[in-house]
Amino acid sequence: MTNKTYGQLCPIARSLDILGDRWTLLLIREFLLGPKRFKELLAILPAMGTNRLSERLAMLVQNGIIQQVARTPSSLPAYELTDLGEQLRKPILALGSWGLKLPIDERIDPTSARAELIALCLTSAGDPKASAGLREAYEFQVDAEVFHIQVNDGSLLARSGPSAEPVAVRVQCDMATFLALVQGQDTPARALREGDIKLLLGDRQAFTRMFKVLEYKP
Amino acid sequence: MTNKTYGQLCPIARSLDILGDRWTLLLIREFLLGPKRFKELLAILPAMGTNRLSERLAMLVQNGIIQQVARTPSSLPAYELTDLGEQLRKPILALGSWGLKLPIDERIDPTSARAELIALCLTSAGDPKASAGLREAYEFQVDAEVFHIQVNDGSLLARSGPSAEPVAVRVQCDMATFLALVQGQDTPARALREGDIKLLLGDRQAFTRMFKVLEYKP
DNA sequence: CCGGATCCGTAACGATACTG
DNA sequence: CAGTATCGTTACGGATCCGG
Repeated sequence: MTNKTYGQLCPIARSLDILGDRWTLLLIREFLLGPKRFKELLAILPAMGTNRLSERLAMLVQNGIIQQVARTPSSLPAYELTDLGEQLRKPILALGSWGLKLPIDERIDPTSARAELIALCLTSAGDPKASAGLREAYEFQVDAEVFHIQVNDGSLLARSGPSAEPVAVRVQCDMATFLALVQGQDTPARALREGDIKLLLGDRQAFTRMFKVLEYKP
Repeated sequence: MTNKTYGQLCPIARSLDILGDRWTLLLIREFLLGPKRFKELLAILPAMGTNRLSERLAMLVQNGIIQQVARTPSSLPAYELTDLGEQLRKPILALGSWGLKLPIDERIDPTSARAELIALCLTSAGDPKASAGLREAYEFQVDAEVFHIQVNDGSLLARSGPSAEPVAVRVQCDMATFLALVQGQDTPARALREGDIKLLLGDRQAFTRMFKVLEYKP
């Protein structure tokens, strides 16, 4: 939406004054999955170009949405969400939850698929009651991707990489299987039986519980 | 974000392929408050220009977010949200709820203030438990604006105009008082005592309950 | 090489005039 | 009243170049 502001005394318009420019919300989407470096972001969103990317990052830093941090042992710099930025999780995932329903037209590049982006949106689509009182983690390996979902009494948090805490379930599958499951064209029971999903850790009861917690009803 | 799509198989990106262009989310914001005509929208968002406005409306119709309807007795055409569009209430209000926290800088035009836009965002900022089991309506008259909030067991729905159903509370105040209350610079009790708010209908108990249901904690 | 900054052609926006 | 047409201005997208 350009750096021109709407200039309206409306909370939605003021949010969009910061978040409304092209690419901005997709950048925050990436940060919702964890800290990322300039080069990683550029690899994911190459059409931004280095100039646009550095522009947006500087703007988000200035508005207190992200901050630069040194990442673990090697001090390679990265960007991550501030508390204010983390509070965007709810609205952005709500938007993604809405987007799950949308038809996938021919302009979508299927090779751009990343399971963690779908999983991220699933963490807001389900019913919080399905995980009330539950506290555990699930880890996914989809093709070369690794990500996990931390469940904590009704709240679900998806992040890239392996889980820091012990996981109740670890599964492995390919992208086609993952998409078929999300789109309801396949069932967890069938995929497990046929070997399309491998249960690397956890028992069948936990496996079933995981899909119940994540259940998405189109 | 232009009619160019991101082309990513990501629910957030697909949502933004439809909603990401400049002005689009502000249009939907207006429809969340009720049906509106071309001319009314243009009066609210004059910087769009007639061409941009008709472009966006056509795009939203094509994507099934809004539809054209004939408004009550006189058959003046108007646009209103479809079911799919109405489902955007949650994500957009979540964004507005986040925006309530943002500082109001000098680029904001104070004369653009509309109480119903603030109230709209407040309907998503509070705790649903505060209105669990409650079913009633509140009506507001802020300067020349009239709008109402329908409470229904944890869900709050703000709309322009008077309430179709009987209201539990009807209040009247000016914009300065409304903003001071929302920003926590004034309290309902003081405003009522000093006559800054007039309680046109309902008792003090209902008045207090209303503010509890709507309570916004910065 | 990584994180940027500079430059430039193209596409979207903002304003106004015009039409059914 | 509800749009279309036109046009100057601004942002985007892609490539190239700079400093550590």
